[in-house]
Amino acid sequence: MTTDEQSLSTAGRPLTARGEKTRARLLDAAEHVFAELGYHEASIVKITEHAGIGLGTFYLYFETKQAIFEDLVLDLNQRVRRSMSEEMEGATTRIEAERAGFAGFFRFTAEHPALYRVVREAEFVSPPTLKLHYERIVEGYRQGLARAQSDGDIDPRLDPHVAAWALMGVGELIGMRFLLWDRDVNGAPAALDDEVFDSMMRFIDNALGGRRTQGGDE
Amino acid sequence: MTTDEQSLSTAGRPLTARGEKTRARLLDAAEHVFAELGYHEASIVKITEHAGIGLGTFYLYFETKQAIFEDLVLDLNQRVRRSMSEEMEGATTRIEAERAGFAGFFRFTAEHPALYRVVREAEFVSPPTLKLHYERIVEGYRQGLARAQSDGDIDPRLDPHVAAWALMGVGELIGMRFLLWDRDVNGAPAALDDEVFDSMMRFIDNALGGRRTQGGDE
DNA sequence: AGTCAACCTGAAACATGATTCAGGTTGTGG
DNA sequence: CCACAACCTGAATCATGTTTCAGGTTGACT
Repeated sequence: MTTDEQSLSTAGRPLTARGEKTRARLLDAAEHVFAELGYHEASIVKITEHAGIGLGTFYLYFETKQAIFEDLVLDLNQRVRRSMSEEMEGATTRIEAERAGFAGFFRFTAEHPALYRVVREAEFVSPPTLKLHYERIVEGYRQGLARAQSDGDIDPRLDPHVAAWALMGVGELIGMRFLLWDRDVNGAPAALDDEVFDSMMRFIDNALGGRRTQGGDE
Repeated sequence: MTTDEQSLSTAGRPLTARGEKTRARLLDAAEHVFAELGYHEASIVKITEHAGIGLGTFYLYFETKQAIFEDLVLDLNQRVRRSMSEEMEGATTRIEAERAGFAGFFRFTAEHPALYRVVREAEFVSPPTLKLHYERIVEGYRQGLARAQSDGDIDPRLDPHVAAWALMGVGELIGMRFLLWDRDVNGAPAALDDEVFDSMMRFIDNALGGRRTQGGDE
């Protein structure tokens, strides 16, 4: 359930139950520390302290600070995607699916606001890992859009690949502005305001070009 | 022409012609060094070396490493916006303006790919500066969209503020994926592929909901 | 009730780099 | 051609933090 796509670093060592647990502790601590302080302010000492583990132990499980960061990003990637696909399960039309997918994305972001930050920081800490993250999300999207297109569910003139990236962009900045920034003021978990969500969905609904109006091309 | 909005750091000191020149040299060097290495890999020594100036001199012009970074982001912000509004000048309809604005944005990004990176890194180095950057861009957008709305040029049901952020997101991720990543392979200046651009504009055109089809509300 | 992997530990080695400071240089106005 | 701002300099000071290492601890198995 976890050993699937990972395969990026994770020093290979036997790992008995005890070891497994320690490793998990470290990853969990890293999540909190990186999220709160950012990559460069975070230190191995802080991570091991948070995990309640000796400093030296860290290097039994991860080669470097960067290695644990990369593992963390991949872990988060799986979790967001799960959150999205869970929400999308029942959807029948593409627009329904889209609405559900975004709801899942925002739910995850609202629940783990700081984690969003970790992912974005990957752009500077480990670009290849960030690419992986984005590409895995986009790929699902692209397929969904292509299928919707052959079902006549959305505008056939759109390029699914381009549209998928455009949708990611919308989600990313709307999430950043209306979930994370607004949240900073108080401390509430705060879901995305309904009006904002609806307005965004109208934008997207338009963009994908619903069923009707497939008339001429100018 | 430059002293307008700046006002964020820039230690206040007399500054004769000679000093002015040195300061400009430092900012220019910072641009190159930050762009190439990122904030944390960049060092004051590297910046002063690139500028051909003594290490200590740096601190006569900037309080800290962070201060020069912030000045740089604000400077870039002005330049992108100029690039966008230059391009938008002749446009009559909102869609035309949109197309031109994006063209300007991508032109700037293509010409200064590394600078894009500096701006995005501001999210981690100086969040308030990043907010300023985004908000200055969005504000122009929002006004344009609101005006277009009262002219009946775009879907009246959209919230201009939300739509503006959505558009920013589209530009940001499309630029990142199709300009910066594709570019990395070879080294060409490479403008955004026409097909990609057109496809993105179709998406946006749809999203803003052109003149026709203003029918019912469900 | 001993043995041996596997696991854990934190002080110290090493590296890096921002910032300061005591003292030099430049060039302009008189 | 003197004097004094304004300007410049880079070695030394501090601070921080990753990574290593020599030596303990634990617990499953016999």
